[in-house]
Amino acid sequence: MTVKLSRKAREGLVRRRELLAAAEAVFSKNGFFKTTMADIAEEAEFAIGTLYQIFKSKEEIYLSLVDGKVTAYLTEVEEQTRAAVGGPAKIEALIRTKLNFFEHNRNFFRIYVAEWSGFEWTAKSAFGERIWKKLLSHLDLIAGIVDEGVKTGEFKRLASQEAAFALNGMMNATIFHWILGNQPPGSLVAKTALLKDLFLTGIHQA
Amino acid sequence: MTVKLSRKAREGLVRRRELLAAAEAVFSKNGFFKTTMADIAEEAEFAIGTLYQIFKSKEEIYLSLVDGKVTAYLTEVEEQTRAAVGGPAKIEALIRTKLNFFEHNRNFFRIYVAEWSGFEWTAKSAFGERIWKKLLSHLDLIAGIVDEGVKTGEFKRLASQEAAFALNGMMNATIFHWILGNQPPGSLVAKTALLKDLFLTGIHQA
DNA sequence: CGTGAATTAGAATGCCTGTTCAGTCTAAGG
DNA sequence: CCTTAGACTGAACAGGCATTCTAATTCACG
Repeated sequence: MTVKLSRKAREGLVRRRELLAAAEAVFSKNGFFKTTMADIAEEAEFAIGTLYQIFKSKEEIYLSLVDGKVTAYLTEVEEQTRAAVGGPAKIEALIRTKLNFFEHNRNFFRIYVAEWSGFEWTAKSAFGERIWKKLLSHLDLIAGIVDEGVKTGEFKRLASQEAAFALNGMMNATIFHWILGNQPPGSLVAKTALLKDLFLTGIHQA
Repeated sequence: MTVKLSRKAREGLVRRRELLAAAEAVFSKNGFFKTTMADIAEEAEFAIGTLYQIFKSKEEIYLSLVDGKVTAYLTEVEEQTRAAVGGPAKIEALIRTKLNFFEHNRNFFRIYVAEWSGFEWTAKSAFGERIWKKLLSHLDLIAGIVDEGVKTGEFKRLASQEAAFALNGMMNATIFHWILGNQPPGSLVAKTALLKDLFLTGIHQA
């Protein structure tokens, strides 16, 4: 049985979602520091005062946004890689899912990268710390896939952590490139095969 | 014949260098926005007013710092890759030079990444634009190496731009990982072989 | 309709920080 | 031992912005 929410509660959730969508648009364009509460309010078509009814600070809006998106992303990746069977297939699922996610969340990518670079929140609040841990756990997942492949003999014997970082870097760079070039929708996921091939067999002529 | 600088001019250059070193320390710790002129002044042991004698704004300090470092880095990479002969050797030279540079410039890496992510200077000044162009030209250099290898048959026929981005991403991620883990000096360049191997032949068991 | 509780709006507040500037110090030249 | 040009200093200034506050508005309910 789903919990029945009061109309009030439902409206509250809608407002929250709308606010976060607006915040994403503004933060991804200007970054955390150059975005003002007035910008967010205008984009969301709320008054400034209303923002403070929904979140208690600018920081909380930002972190809430990042946490929600990152969690959605990680969940998707986790599901897809778990479903795939065998090292190469898991790698492919990982790449495809990541490319697909950011193809549909272009704006968010900038925020994601900023979060990775750790520049926005050097002094991490407890909340920021939680997001950081999630991002790191994602790398463990990748390393786990590589590790398993090494054990089954599908992959070379190599440092799985290093490989995981490298793959993650490759993917990020590719997404970045795609966004910079303002490529058409659909064309990012299409790079899955290229990346998979590169990661599995390198560029050297056999 | 080298130009003879007056004592004044020489002292001026020293002050400038000292200021930039202090700025690097502070900016790399807290990022552009959370760093105040007071922070820089304290670190440099100058009064705030003195900073404005050497540079005309906070932005100019930052950009000057980044431009100097990026230029030094690019010059080094350019020289080393030019000296190496053959695709694989050029790739190795590129990787080794990059790892070596950031091994000796840990602090700067954060600034470099932030600059790449484009988050700090979304609305680019003419000066910021110049740095951005330099970073992009670096990618062309990498792509050029790959391209050449493709032509000589050393490398597979593949999109050289994509490969260049992927390699760059791999390297960045590796450096990032190394810095995060607070690894001992010397151990970053040591990863050259691993990265070269990964990029050339992938992780798949032959 | 009338009432008051909840919600909204955006003006006002106060802090923070980049930049300036008026005074102080230093030292080279006479 | 002056003089004075230039370097240095940090307190004061001004603008910007997160947050708060209260008057105006809406809305549920009788």
